Amino acid sequence: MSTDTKQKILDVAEQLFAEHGFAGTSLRHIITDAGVNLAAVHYHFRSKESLLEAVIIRRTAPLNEERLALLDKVEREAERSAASVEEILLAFLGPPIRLILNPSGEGRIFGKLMGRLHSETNLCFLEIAKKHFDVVSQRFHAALVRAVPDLPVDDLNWRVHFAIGAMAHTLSFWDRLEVVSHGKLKTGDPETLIPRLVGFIAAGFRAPVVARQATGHLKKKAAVERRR
Amino acid sequence: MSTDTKQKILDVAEQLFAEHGFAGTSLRHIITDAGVNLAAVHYHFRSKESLLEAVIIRRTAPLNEERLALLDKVEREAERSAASVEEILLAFLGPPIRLILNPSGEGRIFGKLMGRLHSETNLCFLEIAKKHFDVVSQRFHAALVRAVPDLPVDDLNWRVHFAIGAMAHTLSFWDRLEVVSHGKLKTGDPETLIPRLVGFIAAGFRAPVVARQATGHLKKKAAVERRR
DNA sequence: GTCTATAACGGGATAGAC
DNA sequence: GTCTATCCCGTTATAGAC
Repeated sequence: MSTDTKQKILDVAEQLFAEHGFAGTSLRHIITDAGVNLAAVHYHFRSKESLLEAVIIRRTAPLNEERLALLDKVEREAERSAASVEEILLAFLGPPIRLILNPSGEGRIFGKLMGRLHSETNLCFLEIAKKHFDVVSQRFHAALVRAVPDLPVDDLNWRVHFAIGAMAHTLSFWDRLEVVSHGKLKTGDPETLIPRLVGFIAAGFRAPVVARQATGHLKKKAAVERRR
Repeated sequence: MSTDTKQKILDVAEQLFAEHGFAGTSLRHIITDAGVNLAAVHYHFRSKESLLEAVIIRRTAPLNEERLALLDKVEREAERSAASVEEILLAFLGPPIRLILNPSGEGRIFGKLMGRLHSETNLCFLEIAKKHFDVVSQRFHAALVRAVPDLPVDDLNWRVHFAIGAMAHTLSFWDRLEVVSHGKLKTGDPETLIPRLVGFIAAGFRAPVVARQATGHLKKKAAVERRR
């Protein structure tokens, strides 16, 4: 059946793109694992690149809808006061992390692909990301500005940047904590992953701002280090 | 001359691997940009994969030496008390960030490659990382355990994980803050990047620990925050 | 050490029968 | 919608002259 073939291709492509990257995955590898014909790929999706985009939006579309819905809810409930950083982060980070931790296994590998979405520097990835994340990005950015109004905008932007990195890395490697703990430790309870990540980032957002001139001692320190 | 050709290949390979990834970069692309012969690559480095490793260790070897030296110094100075989180983070994050911000331009693109080092899930990348980062990883992990002795080890490991993500992403995209700030804002002063990143992560390390039983009730936690 | 030439293979895409 | 067959190009790697 048609939809069956299409689904199969999407599923396998998602798996292989996540595992080997876009350039590292050949259509022939995909069709072999999916047990379909090469021409079918070009029939249903017209090119390798379009296939990638289809793989991505299949999951990010509902994901981003959920994020925006949660943000709406949080902002509605906050009413007169602004929503807290934790609530905003929860609306942003909860959906993708629940997706990858979902025991059904549906979205498990997608996290790795999404992590790549953020670390691929070249190609279509960036355009795709821009295309599908722009609205979400703007809404959440605005919400954060309201949540920490005293934070200079430069600092806010850097902290968002750091937060994205922590999130992307977690989505990619939530199952590989052993690497970081030099092989001695287990992955840890996935149940607590969301509050752990939210707590870490929220604390980062509330960190004291590095004063323009107060960086002096750090800089001086670095300069001293450099002289060694 | 021999060393000239070799250097040229290393330089161009670093650039292209960083930009397009390993699988996305062909040797022919490299030799074209480098203006050398294809056979030269196989003569000086015996394969594409070995070339990648050569590119990586050329910069990571001195980098990791510097990290360890800084850590030694910090721990020596701390003597009876443990080194602070900030000092440890500075020893770990300072060297690579100074490298990418170095106005000489020597190591600018290497950050992007190093960022990939942490987000490539497949191939030789992992082996290479393991091979060259294991000692560093263990030393810093131990130092952090001493710096935050009250933090449960599970939490510590997750936070290290988040920190690596923030670092890797920053190394890759320190020059692309606009993406995160929906295109409206400039990159921000690179001079302050190190204290900003260190401050963010250090605050994350000092965040309150998520209590075992309190995790299920995010709503309650969020409600408490709202009352602030 | 550096070149040319070529081996040996895998890649994405398409035409056209069914 | 699905298949086979094929085009045409790019890939890594090597052999052997200079």
